[in-house]
Amino acid sequence: MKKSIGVNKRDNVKEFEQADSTTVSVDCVVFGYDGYGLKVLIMDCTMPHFKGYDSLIGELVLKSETLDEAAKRILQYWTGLDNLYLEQVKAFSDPGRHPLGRVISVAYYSLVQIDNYKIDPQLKDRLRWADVNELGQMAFDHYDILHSCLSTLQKKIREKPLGFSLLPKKFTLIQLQNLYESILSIELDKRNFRRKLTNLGLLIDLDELQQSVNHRPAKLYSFDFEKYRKKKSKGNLQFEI
Amino acid sequence: MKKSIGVNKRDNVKEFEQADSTTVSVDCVVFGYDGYGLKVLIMDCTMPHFKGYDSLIGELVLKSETLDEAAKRILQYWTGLDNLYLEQVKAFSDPGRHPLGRVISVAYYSLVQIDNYKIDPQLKDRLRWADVNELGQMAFDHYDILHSCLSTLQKKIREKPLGFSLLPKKFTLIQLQNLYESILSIELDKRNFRRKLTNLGLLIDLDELQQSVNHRPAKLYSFDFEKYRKKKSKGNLQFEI
DNA sequence: ACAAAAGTGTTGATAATACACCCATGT
DNA sequence: ACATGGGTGTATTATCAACACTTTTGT
Repeated sequence: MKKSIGVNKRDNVKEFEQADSTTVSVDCVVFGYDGYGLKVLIMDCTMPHFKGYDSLIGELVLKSETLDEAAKRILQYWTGLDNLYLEQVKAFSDPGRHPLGRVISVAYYSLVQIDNYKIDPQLKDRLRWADVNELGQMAFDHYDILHSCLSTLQKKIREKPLGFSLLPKKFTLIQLQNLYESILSIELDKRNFRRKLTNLGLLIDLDELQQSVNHRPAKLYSFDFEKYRKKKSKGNLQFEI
Repeated sequence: MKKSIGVNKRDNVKEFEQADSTTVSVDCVVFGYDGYGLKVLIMDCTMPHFKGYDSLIGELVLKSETLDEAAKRILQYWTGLDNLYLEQVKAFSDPGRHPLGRVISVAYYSLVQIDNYKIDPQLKDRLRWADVNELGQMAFDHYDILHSCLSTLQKKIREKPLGFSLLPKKFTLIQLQNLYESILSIELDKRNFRRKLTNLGLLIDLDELQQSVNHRPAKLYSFDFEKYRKKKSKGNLQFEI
């Protein structure tokens, strides 16, 4: 049913004063990579309608903050982490998506170096890393949100050096290749992959080797974010995997 | 200053009941192409704070509709058109972006065949096609929204056959090339462009010629959207310009 | 010495680029 | 016949894809 007030009145002031108001939330898909597969930070939903369901981390947005600020606050609160890679994906707005009323949710995804982070012990009965593929039904429309963010990640990781935000600062080329293979669900040729990456000129050879592996240790590299920014701003760069 | 209610309470129900509420709007960047340059449908802002400024077309979102539905309603209302290409881009949420209070706006862009459409005479003192590059200061943060949508269009038009939604159903290859050149602000090689497009196998040669031009008439083509959908769903397609 | 994973070059196919002249129509 | 923009092919270069063996370490 349509309301007569606030709809296409062609007069912003009256429209505003009589407007429907809405609750807005941010939901964050926190991705991590543990060397075997892509993981998502999942919490146990406590809301009666979805008790026990898996949900994303999310909160309502304050009037005084931007959506980006809300996402940062939420991430900081639940993970204790700051300065994470963070990207807005899409707003989800089905009127029936939230059982308590109209809530529009803006989805973000974020990338965490999983090995550098321990879940707050106080939260460890509510938070866990779940494999992306293991998740089925979730609270609200969080399954859709998750998969929408996953598609965006799969697309963006080929155009921007996002993979390095999922790996430790020092990584091997094989770890990097495994990461791309598992996120993109494809197989890559080892030699071609290494050639492409080294030709970018953005990897720093640390002249260090992996420790305590029971096979030939691999060389460690790090990614030169500074050089990447410079090249990008000069425009002579197309990162593409 | 932070509120103590509704912030990271780890209890969704209480949080919801006491939540800040917000007004949500949709702003649409309606793109058109007139054979010379990329145009945007602009209206004269009537709100006192921005009287006379250029603004995008936008309205508040109803509680009973999705954002996509709101965008469709707004487009239908202001242009009379239906079934336009429509894509959500980003939510804009600076707390100070709207002078009357907190309004989060979700930006969409939309593509119109400009020659097939006449502005409603009743609205023609408020609506006009403006060249993208001619627009400077605009109402609200509409300049940012416009340029954000423009960047998205520039990116997406290389990956998806969006150009055909901006041209008449029957078009010449030169019109198509001009469109790409003016949207992307680059020059393309005529022969290479034509080869790439014809090799896609998605153009229908109509065996018709342009009428009443005072030079050699060009052949007319149309785009085979049906075949595109089929190829895409089978996965054997990469549209790339 | 054996297991396990790291590392390394070449070749052929495909796609991208650069480039200049003739053609059809209206005036 | 001339002005205007439409239409066409080839040669070169760069990029991508396929492929198998040797090396280093721990046990």
